[in-house]
Amino acid sequence: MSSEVRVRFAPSPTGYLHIGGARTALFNWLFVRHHGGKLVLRVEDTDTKRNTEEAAAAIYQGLEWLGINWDEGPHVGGDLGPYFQSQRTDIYERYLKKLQDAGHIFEDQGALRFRSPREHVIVNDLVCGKIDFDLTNPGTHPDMTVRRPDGSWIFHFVNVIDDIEMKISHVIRGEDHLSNTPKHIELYRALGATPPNFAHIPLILNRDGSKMSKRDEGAAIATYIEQGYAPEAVRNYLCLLGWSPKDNREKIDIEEVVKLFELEKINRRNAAFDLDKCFWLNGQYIAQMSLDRFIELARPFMERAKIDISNQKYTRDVLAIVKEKIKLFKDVPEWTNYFFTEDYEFDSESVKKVFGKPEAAGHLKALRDEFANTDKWDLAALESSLKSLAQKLGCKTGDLVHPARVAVSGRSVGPSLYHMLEVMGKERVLKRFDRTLAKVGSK
RNA sequence: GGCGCGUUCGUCUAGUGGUUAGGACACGGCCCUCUCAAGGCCGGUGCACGGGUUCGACUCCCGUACGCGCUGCCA
Repeated sequence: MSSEVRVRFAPSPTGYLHIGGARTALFNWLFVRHHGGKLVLRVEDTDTKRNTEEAAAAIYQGLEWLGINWDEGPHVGGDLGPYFQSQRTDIYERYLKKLQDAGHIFEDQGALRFRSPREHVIVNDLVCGKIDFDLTNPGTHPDMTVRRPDGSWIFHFVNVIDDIEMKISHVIRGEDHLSNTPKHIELYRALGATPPNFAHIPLILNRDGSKMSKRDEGAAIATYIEQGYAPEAVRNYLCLLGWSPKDNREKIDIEEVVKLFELEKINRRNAAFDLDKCFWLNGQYIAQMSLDRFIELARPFMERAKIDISNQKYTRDVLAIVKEKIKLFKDVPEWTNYFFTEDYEFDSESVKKVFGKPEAAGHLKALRDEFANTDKWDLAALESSLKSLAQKLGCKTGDLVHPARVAVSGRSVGPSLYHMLEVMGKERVLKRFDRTLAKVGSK
């Protein structure tokens, strides 16, 4: 059927995947998955001077990371390719000929231009509503160039032709194209083609309302990958920029979004990107994700930090107790490295703070002796023996906990002490206690 | 300048003529606590402005201001 829903994401590989582009791709994806159609990825590489393969790779990588898969395009092929504009010259020539034969094209200093019919054009936008554009004045709406003197093609022309050729039913793109749309519609008409449905989505701005550009914090998807955000969290956040489930939910499964997503529910106003909220949502995802998923996302960061994770059981136990502390996966090595080596660093501030107290070393020694005599090495046993020792010594549990924490990890911040001790095991803990006592003086 | 779009807490948003204008992030305070977080509770801040329409406007209309976009042989 020709009523099939077909949408496209058409990036230009001139930089990296921008957060705004990713959101546009995501909205196309949500729409097409909701309707069971096809998403086409088309690479608009007509500007050969500015296009790079690395940029294209970054786009694929960013989309894949976000879980935005495409049905036709690079890597997957399709019947209506090629999916690179640089390879579609024959098609553009054919369409140009068609326009020339019908008398729509004239030459101007070597460039080819399309002669506007000079009428009103109504754009019926699925997000913005019905808009009447008056194109009758050549002074304010000049005839658009379709081909440069050097033979390269102009975006407006090839974009429309590809959308016709690729049978695109819905053009979902940034609002920066809204004012271009009547020009595009003129082209569709001159070619005898029915224009697709249009949906122009609001732009993403900085917190201060300025346009987000490449240098702004959080603008590139690559940053989120490097920082170790959970992709599902970033995707969730992006869904909420200009769209909402209308019921106050913030964390919402992507399947649910697909089910509820409608273009008509997209806001018309530009949205400011709030990295704080994205960060918070990411924390929510990490806190609530399964341990298996957590390990999956943490592993590459540990490998990169050269942490020996060959002992799977131990690694799993370690990650289980730091999971609730992690906000960004890039912080995993920092939170776990001392579990995997006896050569961990002692933070001088922490040592000073804790062992600066004259009684601290004695407390640690007492705890060492207490633990040496406990056979049962689990959470409950460790906690009760530590607490009863504190009572016996007439000190606060903190007076034992803090020295123990520094001894065993080299720092004053970390997961619950009892959990750390349990995971590390008796032998390792006693060894670390002894080594620390030797260092700070056991008396 | 012209044309287009927009305007609810600092930010993301709910709200479609009658609400104490709701939620979330961020922020402040308190509680919890072995550290750091998390969590719980409490708190402040908002309908850009001016005219209409109406018994009644955040909600509808007009204007102004402000913001953003387009106005390229960038995409």
